[in-house]
Amino acid sequence: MAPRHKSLATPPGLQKRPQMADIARLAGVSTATVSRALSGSDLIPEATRQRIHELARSLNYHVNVGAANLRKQKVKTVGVVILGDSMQAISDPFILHLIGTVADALDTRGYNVLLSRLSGKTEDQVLTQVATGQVCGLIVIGQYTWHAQLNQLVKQGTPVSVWGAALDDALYPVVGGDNEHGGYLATQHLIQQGCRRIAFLGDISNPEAWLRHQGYLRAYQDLGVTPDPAWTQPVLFGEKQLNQVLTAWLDQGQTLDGVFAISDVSAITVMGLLNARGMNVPRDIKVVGYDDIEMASHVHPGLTTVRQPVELAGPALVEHLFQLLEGQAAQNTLLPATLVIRESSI
Amino acid sequence: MAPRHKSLATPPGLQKRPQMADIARLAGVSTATVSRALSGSDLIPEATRQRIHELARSLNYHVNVGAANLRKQKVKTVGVVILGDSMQAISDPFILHLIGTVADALDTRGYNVLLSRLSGKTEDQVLTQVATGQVCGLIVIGQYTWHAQLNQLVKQGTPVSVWGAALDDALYPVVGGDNEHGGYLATQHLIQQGCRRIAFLGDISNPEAWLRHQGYLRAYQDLGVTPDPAWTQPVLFGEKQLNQVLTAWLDQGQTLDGVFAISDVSAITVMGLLNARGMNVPRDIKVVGYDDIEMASHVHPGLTTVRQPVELAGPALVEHLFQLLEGQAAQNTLLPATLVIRESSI
DNA sequence: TACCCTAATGCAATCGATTGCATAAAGTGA
DNA sequence: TCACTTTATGCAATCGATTGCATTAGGGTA
Repeated sequence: MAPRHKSLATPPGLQKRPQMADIARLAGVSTATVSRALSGSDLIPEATRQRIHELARSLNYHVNVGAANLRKQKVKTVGVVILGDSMQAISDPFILHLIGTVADALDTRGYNVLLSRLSGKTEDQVLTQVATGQVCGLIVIGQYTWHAQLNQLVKQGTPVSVWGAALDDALYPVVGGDNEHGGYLATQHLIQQGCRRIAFLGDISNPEAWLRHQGYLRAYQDLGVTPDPAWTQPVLFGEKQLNQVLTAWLDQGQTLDGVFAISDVSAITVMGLLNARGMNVPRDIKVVGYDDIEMASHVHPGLTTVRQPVELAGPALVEHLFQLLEGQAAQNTLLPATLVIRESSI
Repeated sequence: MAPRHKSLATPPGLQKRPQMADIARLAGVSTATVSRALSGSDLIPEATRQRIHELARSLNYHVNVGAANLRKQKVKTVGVVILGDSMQAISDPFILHLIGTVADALDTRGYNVLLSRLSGKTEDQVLTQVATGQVCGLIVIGQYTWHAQLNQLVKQGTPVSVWGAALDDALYPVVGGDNEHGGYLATQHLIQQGCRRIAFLGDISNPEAWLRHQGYLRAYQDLGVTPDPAWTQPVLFGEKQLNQVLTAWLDQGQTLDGVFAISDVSAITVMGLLNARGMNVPRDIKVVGYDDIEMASHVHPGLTTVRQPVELAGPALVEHLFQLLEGQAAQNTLLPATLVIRESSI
């Protein structure tokens, strides 16, 4: 369209909004002055600044962020991307809590959050967000199997901050719990409670799960025993089919006295299942989860779990990203894992 | 800054990206042609279009969305705002699932999601997002006590689509469950199971909760009995203090035989609490929740609950918003509530 | 060969701000 | 009163695209 003359009719559904030029005209100054006044420049005397601010307020004027960004060559929006295919991933309370802390931390700094779920898409699609100048950087929740793509992104110059496990060749800074230690704590605790046949429920192709599994192995090592590899079942975080997997498995006659689940959601599911099969937790079998979501303390029996200080995660992820944006290198942040003992394991 | 001459040094931390002009130069055409080629205009012959596309791809070029938006006077980004003060609200799996379906629905239409939590902010701050041209409309999750402000937004011309309860004087279209019917179903079921002293746990200043309470009252009405108002306790959705509230209450000697909780999270919490006090659910007291989150079927005993078809919510909310954007009026959508009977109430 | 039509492409204005430099007005000191 | 600051403000270029209109080249017809 690009009307040569001011269009008079407002296009249907589009609300015409005042522009800086309008404010300028009404205030009897130039847009330069308005722009400076609104951005609080001290080139503009206090009185004028006041007057312009009030005028803007009364007309409900707000600078067009898009136009300003274009001119200033910067965006105050961060892309938050959630990896993982299943709907499940996004419905795990822990992940959601995490996103909440990230959103809050960004908000505090005056940045917006552009949310992306990544279901069937390829990495291109996320990259595009940065490439198209919509966001100034990415915070990625759950590296999963995307390690290579994330490194690729970094090579292309994208600031990326990720939640997950610190891999040796990662080019991006990561914030994550001390998964190895957490896995160790959980398993050691079960062993101390007398368990010897402890199942590990988690997909160890996921780096975080793999580390927890390492901790699991180390605890067994302390005991001088090698756990049966069959006790390690590749259930995904919050997998829907956990139910079937576990049922089939138990039906095969696995006799276990302990379960270390990859997440509280899984653990709670497992407890429900065991209960339904007439097994008593913790008497017949003890269960430990991971994350310490709020519900862990609400279920019955209370779930023993490894707590991750999620409230520190958001600020740390954001801090890393800002370091990258300022051209500095960012270190990894390892958040401590602590064991929270409740009734499900004692 | 505004360099009169092309800046040569890349500012620290900023990645210089190719522009349309670069593509144009390399392709030996004007930016007009490139623009048209990339947008798939049929003014450009197939061969040229191909060539330009490939060139763009090889240089990893992507149009700057901000600049394009400015020129085209439109944004393909929707603000999704989550009302409610507490961290709790955002950690309720139901709400998160809901957001997931909204994000997916928007994604399908090629729209981005700008996420906002609204903690201590005033309505101004949300309005600003629209006013600053960052988003073309708002999807609001949880109207809570914001009804007036939402109406205000609409009056100012903002397209708003909300999840919640349909209030008579709402100027915005709402998608929501049939809360009155849901409350009725839950209560009626408890009554059929022999309960007579049923607690309603929920803050009835929230419109959705209020409607469920109306259903609760109606079920009692069918019975010809008026429930003791003291049985209605104003716990918020997922309130942390639910624990204390309920404990204090029970300590006062309330003798109940049923509980209808405002959410599954609350219900599960309640069950844990009752169990901890040595009461058996459902033998001593029956519990019904609301939402049918995934975990409701995983806990033990399985939680009887009122299911809301959340998977329909996202598409409906988005559909409404698009109708508004096209200048049409949008109707309310009432999603059916169905009772899912599990062990906690039988 | 002259004329018209169509297909391909370019020119330049435009979106709504920001900001370097220029300029005008007011203030200062000798 | 004049030269020199200092303070307030405006001009116009710029950010990176899009698009109405103009223009050019090639094809067809008489």
